[in-house]
Amino acid sequence: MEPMAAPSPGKCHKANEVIALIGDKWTVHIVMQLATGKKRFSEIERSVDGISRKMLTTTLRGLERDGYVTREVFPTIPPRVEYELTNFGRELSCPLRALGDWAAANHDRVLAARRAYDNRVED
Amino acid sequence: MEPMAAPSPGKCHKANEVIALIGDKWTVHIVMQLATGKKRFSEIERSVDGISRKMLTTTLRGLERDGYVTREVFPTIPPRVEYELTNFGRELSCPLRALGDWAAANHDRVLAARRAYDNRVED
DNA sequence: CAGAATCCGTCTGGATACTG
DNA sequence: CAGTATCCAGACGGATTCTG
Repeated sequence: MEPMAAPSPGKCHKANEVIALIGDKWTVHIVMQLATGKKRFSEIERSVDGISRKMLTTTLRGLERDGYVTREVFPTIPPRVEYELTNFGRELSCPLRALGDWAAANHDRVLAARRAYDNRVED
Repeated sequence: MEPMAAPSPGKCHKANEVIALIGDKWTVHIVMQLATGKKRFSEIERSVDGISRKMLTTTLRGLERDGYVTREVFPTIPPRVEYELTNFGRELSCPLRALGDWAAANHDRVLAARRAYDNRVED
């Protein structure tokens, strides 16, 4: 395969600064869920397996801060809050999905490589 | 925009298990560097700004374990170790680059959104 | 229901020193 | 040169409790 052009350092740095947010444990899950449509807090909580209330709040705030998600509060009783991807968030979800699809498709290859490596190392 | 089909939970879980590795602070940088060709340990160290020796070693080991990178040791003095993407690693670098490119291109929009959010919150 | 606040153990990752 | 080993502060994140 042909080596590709070296990315400029500035570009790499910029990319990583943005990727820092989406690279945490939960963001990809949440964005993928919201990519299916508007959702309430507790809906997301139920659809993202294992997430704590705290981390869901924290992650959603980060996404909102970076402009990927809108947060709409309905002052009803009981309260109700809906989250939805912005257009910007939907843009993000495309490369994110490409990566997610690749990861899901190659999951087994990675696990196989891991087992092979671990066997090689035990000696 | 049309809502897309909900990804299956299994797929999401698989994807995240793989993304867990690439989602850390340094992996994207390192894979991008290696996408430009074979490199020695200290070359990578110099090209990835701010990384510590420990994290470079750790991250490279993880990439090797998952089959993305090969590690070749030359028993010379002084020692010399070369890292190179496998075909599998080059496959990964494609969706990763798409994400990286998007992130770099939208870096400023994210920063602007952050500033706007932070101003809104200070009250 | 949708959080905010608090406590607290775990793990990450940087700094430093040593090795073949 | 390319690591390994050790120490350690600080961040991360889970559990729990409290609130409008």
